[in-house]
Amino acid sequence: MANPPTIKEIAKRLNLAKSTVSRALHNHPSIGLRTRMQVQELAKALHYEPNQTAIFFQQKKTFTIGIVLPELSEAFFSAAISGIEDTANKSNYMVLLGQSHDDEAREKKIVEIMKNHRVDGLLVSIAKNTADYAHFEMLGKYDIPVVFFDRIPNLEKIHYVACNMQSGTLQAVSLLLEKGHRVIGMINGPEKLIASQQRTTGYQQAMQKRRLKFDASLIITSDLTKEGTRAAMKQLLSHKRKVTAIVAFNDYVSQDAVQYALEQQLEINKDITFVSYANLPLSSYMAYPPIASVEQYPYQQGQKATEILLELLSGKSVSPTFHTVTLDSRLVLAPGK
Amino acid sequence: MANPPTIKEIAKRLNLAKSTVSRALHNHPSIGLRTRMQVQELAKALHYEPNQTAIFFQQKKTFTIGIVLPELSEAFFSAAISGIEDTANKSNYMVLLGQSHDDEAREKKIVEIMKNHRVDGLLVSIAKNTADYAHFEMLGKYDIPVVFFDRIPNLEKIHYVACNMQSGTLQAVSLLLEKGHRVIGMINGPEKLIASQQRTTGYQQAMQKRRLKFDASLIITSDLTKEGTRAAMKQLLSHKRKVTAIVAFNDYVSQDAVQYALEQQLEINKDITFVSYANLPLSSYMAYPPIASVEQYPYQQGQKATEILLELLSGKSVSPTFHTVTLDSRLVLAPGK
DNA sequence: AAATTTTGCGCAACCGTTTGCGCACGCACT
DNA sequence: AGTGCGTGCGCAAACGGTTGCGCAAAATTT
Repeated sequence: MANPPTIKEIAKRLNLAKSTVSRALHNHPSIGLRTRMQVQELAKALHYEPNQTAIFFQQKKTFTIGIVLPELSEAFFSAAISGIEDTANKSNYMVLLGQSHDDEAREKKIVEIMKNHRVDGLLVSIAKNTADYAHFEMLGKYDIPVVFFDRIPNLEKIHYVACNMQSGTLQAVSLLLEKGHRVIGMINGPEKLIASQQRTTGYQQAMQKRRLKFDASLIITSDLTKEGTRAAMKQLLSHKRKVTAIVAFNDYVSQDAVQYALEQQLEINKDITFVSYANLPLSSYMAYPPIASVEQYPYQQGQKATEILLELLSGKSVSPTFHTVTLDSRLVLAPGK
Repeated sequence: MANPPTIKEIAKRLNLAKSTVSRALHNHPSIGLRTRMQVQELAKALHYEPNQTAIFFQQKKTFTIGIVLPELSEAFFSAAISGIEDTANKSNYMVLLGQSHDDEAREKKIVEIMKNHRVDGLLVSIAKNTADYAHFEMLGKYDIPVVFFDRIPNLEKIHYVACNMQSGTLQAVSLLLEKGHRVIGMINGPEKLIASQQRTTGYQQAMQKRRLKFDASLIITSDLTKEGTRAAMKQLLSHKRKVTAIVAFNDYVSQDAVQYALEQQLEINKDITFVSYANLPLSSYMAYPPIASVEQYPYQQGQKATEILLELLSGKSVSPTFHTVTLDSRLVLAPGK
């Protein structure tokens, strides 16, 4: 149909007022059973479908939530999206997508566009070098709630769900210590990422538990690019103490680090052992998988974040309490280790 | 702001008509320079942002395209989405997401919701057991163009971009033949998938080229589940001729098949060799990667499909020609093979 | 039979923006 | 001075629905 049937159309055919038709379709009690039936039958016959854009406009609600994240093709995020989409769909919400490519400017632009599209709420995992959060804080003015997940900004008064890397890191380093490693390097992310801080803390705790002294020079901060990883590896391998194990920031970093180690004629799992964080659920597919991996539950994070957002959207009262969910990360041994 | 500024607001403050303000903001020539400036300044001062939902409603256009595909967390699709989102964003389109989980009913529902949300167009990769295409054909009535990608329905008169598996399969089987394999098994997908037919054809062509006779019993149709793969493997390994190489439908199937082979005490790349199709760009990460993999260019497919859709959306004339783009698949050797 | 309540429906405004049309004014041209 | 035209702006309808309010007829009460 070039002209899909409207309420007005139905009203005209039945000699009723638009309002009556509208109410009849909604089973409003003040409409007689007779006319209600007539309306509904005609509506069915004409294949009437309410024009959602009109409703969105009128109700100031779009039943759409926006997702902003760094990179769709990273396995971690695609798993998260899957969780988000699944739970959003259960409540008949749709999901609008945007990737920042870890670029703050793009992130800002996407948020802006999403705001203009009048999404009801936002789910965000911030770009790794986003330093200014004004574009998110601005959303408060528009009553657009935001729930951050995984990569969360260092702010008070936000909703978020994240995975605490501390526990997993503690377990990871402990495992390495048990296996006899004493000089354990760590390739960490930018310091302003909470997740980086948690990794450091977890590392320290593990050492402390064993009453071993903590050597800060074993933790290298990297920008997580391939070059950054290689630089970090170079630094670690030339450390005055002989590094026999490395905790990599994630599986991508691990992959790059392994490659570098191989180039240096090191034998994996003999000269040097890796532990990593499972950004990809597929670490079982890797050629030189880390001996263990810290699971971060991307699907569950997405799911939980969405649930929180949906609750915020349904709740009329703007309660001043902030939802902060922290899943514990957990070390998972590689199969057969 | 509970009440974001509107055109009416600006008009009131400047003692102008709404229409004048609207035109001024759009630099309509029939508005004097003086007032145009005044309006634009005040708009900036008030942080005026047009209400997109109103515009969508009025213009019957949402600058949104819907994506419907089986599984977000499959690497192939997330790469495709990435391509879609990138090119859509360049034209200021947003992307609405829905996954069918390979379930026809869900697929129908998603399409329905997207139609109601008045997406301007749709990008679809169909669920693997979708047999009825009525929900897509219906979109024609609503002037919602659809471009299929990768998993395309067996229909005439559709727009699509897909990767022809034939060329890649031909190359793959040829490679195996060169390496001396003579009994080559194939785990194929449902016969009604075009991609399955292409694989069969490619296989046959490779044999024909070498003047070898084609043994249809070496091609097993599977539903691509893990169980299906195992059943297929069982059948192949008990074939009266000794199968020394297998062409797996994709990397997931390959993975399951490798696992089964290992359980049967077979040595990979010695007793049996695998070739696969790269649904995951990450096959380099795999523990027992196939010796070669047919590349399907997910990002490019997504990109191209989006370009076609955007062109359809911009073109006023509903040209009766259908865009059908077929990329050639290409065999890629595993690193070091 | 009159007064009151209930039932069933219509009127009109509203959400924010765009756009066809008309109108008044000033200017230039005969 | 009369005609004509371009310039700059306002009026109002339209997009498709929802909703507060009012009003008549029917049903109930006294």
